[in-house]
Amino acid sequence: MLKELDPLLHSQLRLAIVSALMTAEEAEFTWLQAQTGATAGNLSVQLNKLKDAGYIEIKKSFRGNYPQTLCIMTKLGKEKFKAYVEALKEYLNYK
Amino acid sequence: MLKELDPLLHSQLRLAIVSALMTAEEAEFTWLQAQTGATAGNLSVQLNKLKDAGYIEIKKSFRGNYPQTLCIMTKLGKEKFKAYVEALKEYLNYK
DNA sequence: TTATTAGGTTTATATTATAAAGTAGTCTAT
DNA sequence: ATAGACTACTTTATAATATAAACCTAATAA
Repeated sequence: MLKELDPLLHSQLRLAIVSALMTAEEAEFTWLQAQTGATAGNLSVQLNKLKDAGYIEIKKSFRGNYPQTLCIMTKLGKEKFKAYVEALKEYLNYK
Repeated sequence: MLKELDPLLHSQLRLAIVSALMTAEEAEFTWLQAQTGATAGNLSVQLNKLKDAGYIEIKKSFRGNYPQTLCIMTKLGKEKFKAYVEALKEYLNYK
């Protein structure tokens, strides 16, 4: 039987977020929005889901006068992503 | 920006179905159920979605006295699966 | 002959994703 | 100094999707 695909990561937007964070290490809300093409609302919701699960950390501060939301992968998040990729390979006929 | 992930294929169960059919060429309902671990109801629904989209063909007949549902990938389905795999790779940090 | 099993489908419910609307504050031009 | 537009989000409502429960029809077993 095939491995389960972590439902938290098996979502186009959350996968795009995590994918971006895996290479960028750290990213702002607005940058993530531009990268993914998501609406702010959708992005906000999905970031919070990832945060609640402990996959990312969210740091809120100010850049100048404006609020700034920084997102960073946690150790757990990185592990989960790697496990997800491994599980996924089983589905893609990688011999 | 990342490619879109075909929502019809980006579902654990439908992906498992299509993945199995890509190698098996042809498979029975009951075999797919055993392979995927899905309930019959869920499998029935997802197979019909794939059929409605033209990704698979469903042939109904009888084996002995019992009904038999055979599933086969269509040309379109195979193409869509390959495109999905290509799109997905962008998300998985494959350099 | 009733009751259990095979092989499904249909319908209802729970979950998830997405969009619309709202919040709080800032900048800009008049 | 203030109306209007903009930044950077969050919350809430709605649409889409997945899953489970219930149902169906016929076959076989006790």
